[in-house]
Amino acid sequence: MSIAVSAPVVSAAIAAAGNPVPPGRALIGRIIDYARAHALEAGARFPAERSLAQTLGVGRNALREALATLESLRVVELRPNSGVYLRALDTESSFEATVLLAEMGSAPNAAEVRETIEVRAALERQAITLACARRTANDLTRLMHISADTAAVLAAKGNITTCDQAFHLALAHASHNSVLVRMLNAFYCLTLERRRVFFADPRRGLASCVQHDQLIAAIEQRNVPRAIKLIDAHLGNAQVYWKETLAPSHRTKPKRPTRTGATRAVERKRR
Amino acid sequence: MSIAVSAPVVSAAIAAAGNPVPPGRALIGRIIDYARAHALEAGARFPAERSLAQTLGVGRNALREALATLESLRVVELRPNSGVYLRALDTESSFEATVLLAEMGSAPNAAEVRETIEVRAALERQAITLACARRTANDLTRLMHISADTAAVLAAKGNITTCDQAFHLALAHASHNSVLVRMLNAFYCLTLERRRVFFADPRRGLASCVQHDQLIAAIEQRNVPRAIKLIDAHLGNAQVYWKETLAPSHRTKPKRPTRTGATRAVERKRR
DNA sequence: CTACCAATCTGGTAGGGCCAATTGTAGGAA
DNA sequence: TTCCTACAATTGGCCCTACCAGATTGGTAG
Repeated sequence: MSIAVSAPVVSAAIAAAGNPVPPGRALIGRIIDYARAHALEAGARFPAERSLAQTLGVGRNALREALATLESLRVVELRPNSGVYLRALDTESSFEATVLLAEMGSAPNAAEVRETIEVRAALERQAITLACARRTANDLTRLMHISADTAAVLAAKGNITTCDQAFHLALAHASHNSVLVRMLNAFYCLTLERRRVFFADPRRGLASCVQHDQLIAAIEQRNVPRAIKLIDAHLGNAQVYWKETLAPSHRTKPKRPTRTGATRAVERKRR
Repeated sequence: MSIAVSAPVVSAAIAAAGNPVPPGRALIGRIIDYARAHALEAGARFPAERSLAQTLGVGRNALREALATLESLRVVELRPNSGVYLRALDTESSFEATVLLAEMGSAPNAAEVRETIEVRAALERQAITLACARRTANDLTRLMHISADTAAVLAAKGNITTCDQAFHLALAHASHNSVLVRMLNAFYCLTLERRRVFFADPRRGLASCVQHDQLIAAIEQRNVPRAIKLIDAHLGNAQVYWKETLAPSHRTKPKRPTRTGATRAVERKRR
């Protein structure tokens, strides 16, 4: 998630996309756009709040709320009596910043999808390993219950995106590690739309559901090697899908026709 | 990191601890304190902004900035024309929220330290695995350079906390996965103080430095099994240390008696 | 050249006011 | 009575002004 992604500018993506983006979020996108348009590099300073607010056509108050958000996500740094400075997005900014920008309609990028899945795989492996050791009877019951719900949704020809999320979150719960739960939850927030597209095909939903049951069995038996093998295979589905979807052509985008307008790639050098 | 942790209230901890907490951060702590003092549960609604601002003795403006931060960290949910609602911190809030509360002086909790290290270990394993495959000559050079700096600091009887962080971040860099870099960076932000305490003993710093060199060698040889073995041992140091440091004095709290809300649809009515 | 001071710029914050959306309720119509 | 409509209150979203404190800067006096 570099700031130099060649997708349409964020605010334009917001306007084009049908997704309802809260107005507060929109301002954040416009601030990012500003940084991109002015080719701000890491460590560069934004204009003073008063003038930036005027430039963006918003009040200083709304601007400061957006900046407070960006600061908590380590996208910018607020120095009292000095100014607001851009951070190095690809190294300093929080993972939540990725979630945020993704929510705002920035197009999925092949490299980002790959990186996301790589990290998610590491966390899921850890989760299932711990779950094999620590799972309780309650954890198993919950997992089986969710699996039954998933099957019901599939039978009704529904989209199992939320069921899938519930299953994986319950799996994370079974690890009895709340940090892990929260980090994986962030991934599900980030990939919500991607997964919805993925599960649009009911065959993938069915395959996923079958694998979930296998995962439950492995956790029940506390069979760590098998569980890891299964989770790798499970995540491999998505990996293969996105590799095929994103790699061959830049113009194929699952959700909506992408606007391949003239987008100059703003150079961003490493410091 | 439950909101019901029995540590002193956050704002009191801020005042007691010498750490300079920005005033904006302090307000966030007081909001958390308010939720704790009023025993707000997940889904509960805060008072209206105007009255909450008056209660906390701050302007509505400052309050909204703090709320914007808490919302971006998924600690609260802002519903337009309705109110501010507390989220389930254990499951919904972002990992950055942990960082934030830790920065504000909430005492390190044995369970949290264990959970943190478990997740960090998973990420570091993934990082070093990818680094073995993708590391460039430049990556190696950077790692060796940092190691040399570390040795120099050790020779000068300094604290190698920042060197250690630089090393692990460079290692994450060598994985060529920016998501991984950012997530690990968040961990270093969270554990900065802990690591400083850990490295107060130069013997631990020396041992760490030696292990770093071994890690570099394994990455250079692209020897994944050895690298993983080394990184596990490396992180095991900290794990053992904190287990011994925190376990004896701390009383353990029941892990999670509450049921999860992952499966059932969240329905929050107003008032 | 230095030391000092004042003007200026910065973010931090308080407070008032207006708007739109939502909600609760009272009143009127069937 | 029941239903529905219209009004009023509440709430967050946002703008604006004003003031404060720290930092910077530039000029001036020594």
